Amino acid sequence: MNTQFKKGVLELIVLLAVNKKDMYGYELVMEVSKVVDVNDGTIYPLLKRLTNERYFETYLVDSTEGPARKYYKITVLGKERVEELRDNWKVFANSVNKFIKESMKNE
Amino acid sequence: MNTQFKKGVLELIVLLAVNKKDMYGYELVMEVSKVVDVNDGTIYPLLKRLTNERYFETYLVDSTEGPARKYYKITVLGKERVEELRDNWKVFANSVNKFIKESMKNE
DNA sequence: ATTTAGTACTTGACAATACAAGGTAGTTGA
DNA sequence: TCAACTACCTTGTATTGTCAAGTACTAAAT
Repeated sequence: MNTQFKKGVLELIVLLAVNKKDMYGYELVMEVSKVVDVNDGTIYPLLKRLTNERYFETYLVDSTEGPARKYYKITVLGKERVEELRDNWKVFANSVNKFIKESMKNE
Repeated sequence: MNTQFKKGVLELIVLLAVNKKDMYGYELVMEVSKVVDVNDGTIYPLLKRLTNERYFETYLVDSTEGPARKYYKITVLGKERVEELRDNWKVFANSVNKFIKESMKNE
């Protein structure tokens, strides 16, 4: 899988997932992996950054299957960010697709 | 415009443009700018890399409007790379779009 | 003749993101 | 008790793109 395409999109995917429901880190790694190949060492720093930027709040919940789970909950600011990024993505993906179509006309 | 989305896609766009017809650097900057905001200092190093990787060959043509133009021409290897990247992009964009749709179901 | 505008390209310092590899620590079941 | 799984986190590195600055060439305006 192309590493470079992922840049920036991971943030959107993580925001979308947490926007839907509160999730803990490990769970997110599993969820996001369904969409794009991703390393857990990529997700955790990203979660930290998004929390620092006030898009997420966190709380701990004890688990019977290992260490306590740190849950991430989206904030109002986070919801705004989701909207923004989602719109950006749509515009971006559309213009790339358009360019691909154009470039295939005389092929 | 989101900087990060660009990563990796710029390569595809440049390859697509040159695949369609031979182009010189400055011309490419103008062409690519139609799709994504991009600095000329981003394009030239990219062209150099793609040439080093044997996706492009170059030749010079005198110009009446300034210094000689360095034209980029796609190679067989480059054509393969276009196909590959284009397919990768489609798969990637589709799975992201799918995830966006899924995540909006219960919103 | 000199300046200005536009074309064409290069270089180097910098920022952001992702990966690989490693570490810590709790719980369960053989 | 110890392997396997869950859960979390950090560090070093590579890649890619950004930005600022600079070089250099030509044509047209002054």
